[in-house]
Amino acid sequence: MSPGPQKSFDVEEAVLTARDLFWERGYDGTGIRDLEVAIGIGRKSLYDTFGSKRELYLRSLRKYADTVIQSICDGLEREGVGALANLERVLGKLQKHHGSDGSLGCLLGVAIGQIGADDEELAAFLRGVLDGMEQAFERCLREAMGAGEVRSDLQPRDAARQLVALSQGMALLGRVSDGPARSRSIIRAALAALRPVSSS
Amino acid sequence: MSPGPQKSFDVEEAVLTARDLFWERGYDGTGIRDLEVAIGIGRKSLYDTFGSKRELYLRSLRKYADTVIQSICDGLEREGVGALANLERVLGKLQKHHGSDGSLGCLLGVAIGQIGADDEELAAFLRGVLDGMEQAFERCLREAMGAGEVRSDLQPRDAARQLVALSQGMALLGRVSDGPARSRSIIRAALAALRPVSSS
DNA sequence: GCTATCCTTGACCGATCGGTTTCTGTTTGG
DNA sequence: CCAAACAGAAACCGATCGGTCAAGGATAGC
Repeated sequence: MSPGPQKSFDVEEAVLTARDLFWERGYDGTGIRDLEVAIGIGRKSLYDTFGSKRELYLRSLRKYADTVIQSICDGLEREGVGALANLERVLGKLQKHHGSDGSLGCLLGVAIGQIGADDEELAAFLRGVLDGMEQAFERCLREAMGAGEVRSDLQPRDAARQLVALSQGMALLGRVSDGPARSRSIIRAALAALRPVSSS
Repeated sequence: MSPGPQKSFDVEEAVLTARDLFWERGYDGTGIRDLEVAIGIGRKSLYDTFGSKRELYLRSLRKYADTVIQSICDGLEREGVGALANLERVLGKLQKHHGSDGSLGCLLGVAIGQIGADDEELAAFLRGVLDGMEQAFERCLREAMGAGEVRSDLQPRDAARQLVALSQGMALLGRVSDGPARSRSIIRAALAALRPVSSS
């Protein structure tokens, strides 16, 4: 039923390569020729496998989103330590990844910045991903508030949305920042604002 | 010394038109043909006046930044009311402008999202603009803290950077949000986090 | 060996890109 | 009236865009 050789390249790895290219140069800035060369396959294989440039782009975004969402949810729900400690660790990781020198920012944020005004399909997908992040943050915040680790007068949903916006803003600013100082300040301020009491 | 007619179009108004086009469609998405039609001048005049597409883009960004920075600084330094009230008003204005439905986000944020990895000239300009916003926020925060309107245990610089990141993040998310609820949450949380005491 | 399937290469397509140039008014100062 | 400086329209440039297509090479089952 299937004579002939198997695919000579790993499809999922090709998606990762495409993701990195889109990440670095954006959708418009990444040409079909660039993708061919980077992935190392011919154009026919590329179109046979992925259909179109846009489909490959959406697939790259989906893969990236799955990874990021999974990582954040896992980090926020780790047992054994306090919820606030989980939050601190996750925010620290985000700062390290997206706030350092030469950062490309978050691929999702870059996608939002480049989305066309009438691209409702992509907008809906991105909304969904952001909702997932927001809910993970909200669960963690509720738990931390229950344990008295976070000011109890805050609205968990508002604070969660704030953290999502903050993460995206930090990642965006990281694209033009000249060092990790700014992003460290941002995370420090976010955590300080959550703490119930403090004296310098 | 200057025979011949005056320029038949308003240069500054042309920059505003170009700004709106870049804002709506991004740099790559805006073609020279689009700019001609929108501004209403021929291509020769366009190149004679502005030099190149990129120069017109930079000029648009500069004009936008001047307007925004001016507006924020004026709003934050208004006398007669408390510094926190000024901050609340400015953040509310940002939310109204960038967080509503169909928002295009902040042009500066969009530019950051679309900047090329090796475009140091544009990156330096954007860094400068963000620094200006940060300093304006920091001055306002210091004043508010001095008046006891804001928790005194916060670091003004960290909090100012947080507000810049938050503004950019909110404006970015506004591009895919389906209503003003999210951006309102974000601003509400930011202000709640600054307040020294509260018992909802 | 034959055939079918997958792969790659590379030519090719119409369209559009940023930018230059040529031409034809048209308006102004002298 | 004339020359200089301006304007706009459009032809034109090489390059690149996303996408298609036709021709082989390689590998598998029969």
